Amino acid sequence: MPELPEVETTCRGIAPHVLGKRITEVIVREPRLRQRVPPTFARDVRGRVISAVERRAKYLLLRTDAGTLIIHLGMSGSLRVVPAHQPAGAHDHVDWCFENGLCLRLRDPRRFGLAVWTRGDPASHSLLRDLGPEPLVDLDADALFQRAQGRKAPVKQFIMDSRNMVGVGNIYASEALFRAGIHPARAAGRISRKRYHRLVAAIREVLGAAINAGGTTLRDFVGSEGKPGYFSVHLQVYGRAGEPCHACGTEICLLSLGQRSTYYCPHCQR
DNA sequence: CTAAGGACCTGTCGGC
DNA sequence: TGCCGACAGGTCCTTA
Repeated sequence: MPELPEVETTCRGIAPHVLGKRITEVIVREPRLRQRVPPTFARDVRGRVISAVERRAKYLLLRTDAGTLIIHLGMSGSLRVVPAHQPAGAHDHVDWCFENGLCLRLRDPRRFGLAVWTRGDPASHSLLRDLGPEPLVDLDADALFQRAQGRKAPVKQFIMDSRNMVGVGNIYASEALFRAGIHPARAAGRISRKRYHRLVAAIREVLGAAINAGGTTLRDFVGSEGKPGYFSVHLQVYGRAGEPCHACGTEICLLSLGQRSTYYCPHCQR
């Protein structure tokens, strides 16, 4: 999926097309997503008017007069606004159709994404309830440092755990740790308060830069307008094993943490 | 409570 | 060319 910058880009990309629109029809071609789309889904959502489009962590929230649509893009999901008559592709699982002949179309080959309807406050929904602070809004370095005390898990896994903070995926975890000069395997509890401040700053910088650039394109992300590519934040370490560090020339190393590929410079990161 | 591992899916790529 | 394993941006669940 989409890491947080891609979700934010999707949020901004679809908002002008769906805000204020009434959903006239919901088509579920494949309900078997990460959470099964229930039979009641179309009936609940049909007829609702979208009043706000927001992002919380990597979830998109489409608020309406009667409830909220919670959408997650998983590893391979994308949302596009297309003419409703455009033939659906192999992995176009859900359409939300509007009166103007356009529809919001969810595509997700791996089906790790989801689409859920909730009547209550989405913040208290089980999917969102236990999420930590937003890196660009709430995240506090002192609080993160406090939370890390006694933790032996690698800091990379600590910052990727959404209960500690949201929005840091596998690419930007490696990138932020490089920029902060912290070795990804270092125990979260063995990092100074000062270095947590540096780490939080690095996370904000790298996510902010990626959002500004419009999302990093790797593999199958497709923008909300359906344009395949856009930009590139210069990745310093991710995917660069064996290549020279841009700062010192040492070969970038690859290791596995929590069964995820992790890239780092053994000279710059301690 | 924390930490570690597997599970969920399909597509793509590199090697033989 | 074709097959086969490894790997891919995320979460959630179970086990210790």
